[in-house]
Amino acid sequence: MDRYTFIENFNNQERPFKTYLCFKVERLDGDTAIPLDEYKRFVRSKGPDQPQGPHHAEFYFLEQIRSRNLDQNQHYRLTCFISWSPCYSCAHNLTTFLKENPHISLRIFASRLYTNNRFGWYQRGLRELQAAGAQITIMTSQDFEHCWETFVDHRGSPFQPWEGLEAKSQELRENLQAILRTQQN
DNA sequence: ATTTTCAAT
Repeated sequence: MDRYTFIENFNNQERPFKTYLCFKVERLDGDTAIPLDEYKRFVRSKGPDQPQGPHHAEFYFLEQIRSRNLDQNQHYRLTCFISWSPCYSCAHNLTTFLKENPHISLRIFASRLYTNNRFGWYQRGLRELQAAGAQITIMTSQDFEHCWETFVDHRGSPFQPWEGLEAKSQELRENLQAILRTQQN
């Protein structure tokens, strides 16, 4: 991913009409996580005017992972850095995927909380995803930096935090915590 | 909430 795309899409104070999802895969061997760098990649959402669209970014992520046919006799950890947190439908699809693949665990680091629905079901989707074993958190400056170092063609330039990154991250973190600790009914 | 949130003008 080029530097401009990262900054435009992961800035937690912007609200772009698209979503980028960077993911990496590790094989877990006891307490050791072995990176499988050949699986490292990023996907983005596509509109109806684009081939294979329209789908949210998570659709292409699951498509990529499924095509890998990860060995069911091994244990893997998927790590996602996503610019918008999953909508209800995507959260549900990820939940189903985790239930069908007990040898795979998932961590999601979201830059922003996606709350654009009328009924507030996005909250339920995130809770169900967490209940299925996924770890869901808001990206901190360390996470942005890690994503920059890992997925961005930074050409040697260090990650430059934008104004207000920490405050926004903190605010979103509190929002997410309130969502995830709410009792499901 | 009255919001330009994985668009559509």
